[in-house]
Amino acid sequence: MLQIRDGTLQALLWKRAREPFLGTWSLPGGYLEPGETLEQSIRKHLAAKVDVREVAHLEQLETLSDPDRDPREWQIATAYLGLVPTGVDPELPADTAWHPVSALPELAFDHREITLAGRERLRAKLSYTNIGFALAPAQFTISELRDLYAAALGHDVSATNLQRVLLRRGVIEATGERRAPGRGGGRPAAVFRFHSPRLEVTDEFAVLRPPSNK
Amino acid sequence: MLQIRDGTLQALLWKRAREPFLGTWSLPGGYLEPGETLEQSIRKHLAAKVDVREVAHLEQLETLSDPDRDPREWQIATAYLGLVPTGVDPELPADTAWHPVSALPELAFDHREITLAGRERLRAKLSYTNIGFALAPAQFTISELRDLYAAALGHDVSATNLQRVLLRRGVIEATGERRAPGRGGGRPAAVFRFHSPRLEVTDEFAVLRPPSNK
DNA sequence: TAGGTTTTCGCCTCAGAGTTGAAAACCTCG
DNA sequence: CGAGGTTTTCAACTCTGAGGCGAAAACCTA
Repeated sequence: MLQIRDGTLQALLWKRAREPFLGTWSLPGGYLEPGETLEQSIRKHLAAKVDVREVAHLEQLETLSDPDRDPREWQIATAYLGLVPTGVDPELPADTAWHPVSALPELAFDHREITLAGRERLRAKLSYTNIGFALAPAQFTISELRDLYAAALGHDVSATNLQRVLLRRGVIEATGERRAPGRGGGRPAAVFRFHSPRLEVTDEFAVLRPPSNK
Repeated sequence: MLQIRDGTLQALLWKRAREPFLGTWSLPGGYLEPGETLEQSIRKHLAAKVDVREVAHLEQLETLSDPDRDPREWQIATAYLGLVPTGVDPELPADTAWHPVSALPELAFDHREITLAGRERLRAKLSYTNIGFALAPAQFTISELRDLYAAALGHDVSATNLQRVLLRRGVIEATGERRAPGRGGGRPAAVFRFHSPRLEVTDEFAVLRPPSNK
């Protein structure tokens, strides 16, 4: 479960209350029950931590089957990537907290690799899908969106370029409204929204590159 | 398991000898045993059909968990995509055969969707990885490679452009040899090989597009 | 009203994909 | 052995889209 908070990409972690790895941070999850879909199971276990309706996007990452991934017994796990839009701040139990992905604590099992794989998946999909809808609030200005992209990608992004690229692809659209400038003034920013609240793949690829050198 | 044979992308199918779906075509596979890796299991079950050493690339696709995917009982399956280079023609048991992906027979379970998902994964990765190494023989000319790409992508590919793109990215390299022209003549073609026999992601994206109109 | 701030927009540059045509290097047949 | 056919290769051009820059727009505060 990833979200951009305070301008950084953060992951929802849970402090284990059971062996193995008692007391170390880990990804939320649990066992699959017979007759259940993987996604149903994920949502169910997630519901114990956050309000699941806040989860704007959920997608399967990978199924891990290394016999040594659990020190005690042979176990299979399917990892999912979930995204929560910026701005929502769900109630959390005491054993659960957000941690910046760039400075993760020690994690149980292979959860560190899973988290980093999730970040990579997100970064890649920002380039050729509309997945940003799951990171952004319903309404936003280009500057706000630029900050979200920059936080997720890990490098600066040009607002000019971002706007042009996303508009041409029809990923975002202007609402027509403008937002009053904050204190200190400045031209009021146009308000945009994502065209679709579901994952769609753009026909054109096209990476959002980091700014050239210097 | 996909391979390009006779200029078309084909899938290895197995005629089921057990219920359910007795007698219909399906993807090769089998049950996972305790302590086993998913990939180990796949290779083991595949070995019953083909020589596994022929498989140049194997990657996980997706884990299916829909309770209705097996009409009898709740079952989880993890699908893999395997690639066999053009040219090798492994011995096959009588109940196993290659079928063009563009004209699949009726398939058991959700195997049709899995097969098409595999084709999509292959097509996407041809654009930003060196995955072609798993489709091509060790040595090849640009024209041969163009035909492979065209078969996998489903549209024509320009040999000129393909060569330039793959060379600049360092994905393929000239061996220095040339191949004698076939009957009917023509300039002898330069022989190339893939630089690495392992999957590598190119830093630059960049789609190989179908030729413009006409 | 002057000066500061943020957003927006037009224009330019640059790189890489796609196109085209001609030269190169072979064959075969009369 | 030369003419004509075939396939490959290469250089030059076009086109599209990403990235960069600076000026104008539209607000604020003092």
